[in-house]
Amino acid sequence: MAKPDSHKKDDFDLQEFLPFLLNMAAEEVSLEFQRIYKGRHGMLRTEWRVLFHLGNFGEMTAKEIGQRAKVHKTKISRAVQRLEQRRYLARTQSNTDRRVEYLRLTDAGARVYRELRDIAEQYDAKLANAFSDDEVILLRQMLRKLAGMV
Amino acid sequence: MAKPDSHKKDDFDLQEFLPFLLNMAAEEVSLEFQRIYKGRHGMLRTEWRVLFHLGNFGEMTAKEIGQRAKVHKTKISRAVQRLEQRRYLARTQSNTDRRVEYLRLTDAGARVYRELRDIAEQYDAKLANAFSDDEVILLRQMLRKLAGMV
DNA sequence: GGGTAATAGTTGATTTTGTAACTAACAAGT
DNA sequence: ACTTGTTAGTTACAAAATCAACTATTACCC
Repeated sequence: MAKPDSHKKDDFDLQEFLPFLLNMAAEEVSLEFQRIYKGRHGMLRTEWRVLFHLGNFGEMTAKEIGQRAKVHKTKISRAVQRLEQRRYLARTQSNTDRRVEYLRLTDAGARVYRELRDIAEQYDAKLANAFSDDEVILLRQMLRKLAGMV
Repeated sequence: MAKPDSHKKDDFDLQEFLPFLLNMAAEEVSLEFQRIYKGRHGMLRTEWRVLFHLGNFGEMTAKEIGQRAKVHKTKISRAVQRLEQRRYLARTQSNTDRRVEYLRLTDAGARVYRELRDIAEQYDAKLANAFSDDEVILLRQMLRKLAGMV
C-alpha cells in the first residue's frame, strides 16, 4: 500500500484545504438547488444568474452583470440570447452610447424570477437552518470576503 | 428567523443567497489558486484533484476518488488518462477483481504533488490569515457540513 | 480633424464537460 | 450452469465553457 509521502513532513490534509472545501460545498449546494429549478424552466446556471441579477437589481448592462457575478462576457452574451429567445428579457440600446445595451426582464421574465426567487428563499432558509443565526451571519461575511466582495 | 413567505415584497438579496455566495467564493479562490499552479504543470482542476487525492491518501481506485471528491467517473477517467500520459500516475489491475484498477503516483507524480502541496499549504494559510483562528475552524466545519462531508 | 487606443458586445474555433450507452467482470438466485 | 442484476471503467456524441479574433462604437490626444 502506498503511504503518504515521507520525504517531508506531510501534515497537509486535503479535506481541510479551503479551496477544496469551498468547491465541494458550492458544488453540492448548487447541484441540489439546480435539481429544484432546472426542471421548472430548463434554465442553465448562467441564465439563472442573469435572470436573478436583473430581477434583483433591475435594469443593467451585460458588463455590469458580468462584473457583479464574475461571469465572462461571452457567457453573459449567450445567456442573454437564450433568455431573449424565451422572451424573458428585452434589450434597449443606450442613446448616449450605442455600444451599450440595457437589459431588463419582460413580464414573463419577472414572473419566472419571482417564482424562482421564492424557491431560492426557501432553499436558503433550509441551508441556514443547519446553523445558528450568528453562525450564518458570520458565514456569509466570510464568504463575501473570500469572494472579494468586501 | 427568516419568514418563509413574502409574496410581492422583494426583500430577497441575491448577494446574501448562500449558493451564490458559495459559488462566488469558490470561483474566486479556485481561480486565484489556479493562476499559481496552472503555469507550473498545465494541470486541469480535475487532474489536480486526482493528483492530490493520490498524494494525500495513497493508492486508491478511481471510484474511491470519485466518491471522496464528488467528481463523476467520466471526469476521473479522463483525468487519469492525462495524468498517465504525463507519467504522473500508474495503474495496477487488482488480482481479486479485474474490473478494479489501483491508482498511484509515480515518482514524478509524487514530486509534482509535493511541490503543489507546499504551494497549497501556503495559499491556505494566506486565506486563513484573513480571519481569526476560531473563525477559520468554524468556517471549515460549516463548509464540510454544506458539502455533505459531515 | 485624424490616428490610435480602449470598450461593449458578438462570433468562431478549440477544449472540456455532461449524458447515455457501452464493455467487461463479478454476484446472486434459481 | 444460466439468467438477471450490479459494478468499474471507457467511449461516443451533444452541450457548454474557454480563448482569440472580430465588429462597431467611443475616448484620448497630438
